[in-house]
Amino acid sequence: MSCASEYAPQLRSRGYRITPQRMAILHVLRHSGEHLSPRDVYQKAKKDFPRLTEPTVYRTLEFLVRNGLARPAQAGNGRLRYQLATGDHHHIVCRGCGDEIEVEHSLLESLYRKMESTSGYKRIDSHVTFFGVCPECQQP
Amino acid sequence: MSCASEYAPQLRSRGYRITPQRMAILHVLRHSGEHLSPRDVYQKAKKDFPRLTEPTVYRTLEFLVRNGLARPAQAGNGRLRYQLATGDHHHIVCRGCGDEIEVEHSLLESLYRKMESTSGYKRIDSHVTFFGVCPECQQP
DNA sequence: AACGTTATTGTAAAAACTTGCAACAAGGAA
DNA sequence: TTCCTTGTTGCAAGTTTTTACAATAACGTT
Ligand SMILES: [Mn+2]
Ligand SMILES: [Mn+2]
Ligand SMILES: [Zn+2]
Ligand SMILES: [Zn+2]
Repeated sequence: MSCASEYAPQLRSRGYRITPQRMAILHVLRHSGEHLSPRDVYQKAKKDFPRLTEPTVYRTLEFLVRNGLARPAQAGNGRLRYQLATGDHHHIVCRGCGDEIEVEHSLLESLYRKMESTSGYKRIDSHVTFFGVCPECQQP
Repeated sequence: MSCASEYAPQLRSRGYRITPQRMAILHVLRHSGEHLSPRDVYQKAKKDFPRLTEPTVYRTLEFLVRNGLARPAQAGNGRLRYQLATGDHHHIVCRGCGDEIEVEHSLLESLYRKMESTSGYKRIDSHVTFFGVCPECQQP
């Protein structure tokens, strides 16, 4: 299924417009692997749509996040990277070497429900980055 | 207890130097409330030590984090803010209005132990920001 | 197909953050 | 106190991210 046919209807039905910039960016997120920096997205999407500019990339990524199509993640250096919003999961980044692993969302499921009931906040669905020390960086 | 007498020995014993810049920044973190942006820290600490520069603030904040004296937190806008590393806790930020509440660390304690045993990573001690929708922003 | 509304984009400039490097100064040794 | 080593800083220039606003173009309507 193409990006356009999959994402266009849900955006249009909310009053948003389908632009080649948005389609190019969605296409990049869909066909590249994990977390991409805004700069990565810009450089890749520019190949499809050369007039694309960086402010549009930043705005579009935030737009996709607001609409549930993408998720931001904190990289080891504190900057944000983005990825399509499929399959809940989380990350642990090593404070020593920056190595990164995934954490199953099932491990956090009960925490989320507990936080929702104790805080009154709803729809907690973060894509969280934890920090720790990987096996290789642990001292003997 | 003053900032100097409390923090200086542990920094000096690791081979680091005590500078008026570092003391001014620690003093600001200690006597201001919650999360401060690098800019906030710069402006406040400058009053104590006018020759302070912004690169030094950024470098010092990261230095304090590396040495366990401060913690970074992701603000609602994706930027980092800093706070002294006392009392483990976490945050939930409202995606609607940006309102923010604290979460007791005890709610995450068992998750941390579970992540450490399943991943092999140790010393997971993040100061996490979750995102959700606060009671006021929930639609009827 | 032509029009009008208004969401979206590009441009230019600002603000936030990072980096390289020479000058400086903390603190141990003489 | 003076000297030396080297961790830290300021400076200047880069890179990344945000903002304001006028120009553009998506798309429903005629
Ligand atoms: Mn991820
Ligand atoms: Mn906090
Ligand atoms: Zn590691
Ligand atoms: Zn709210």
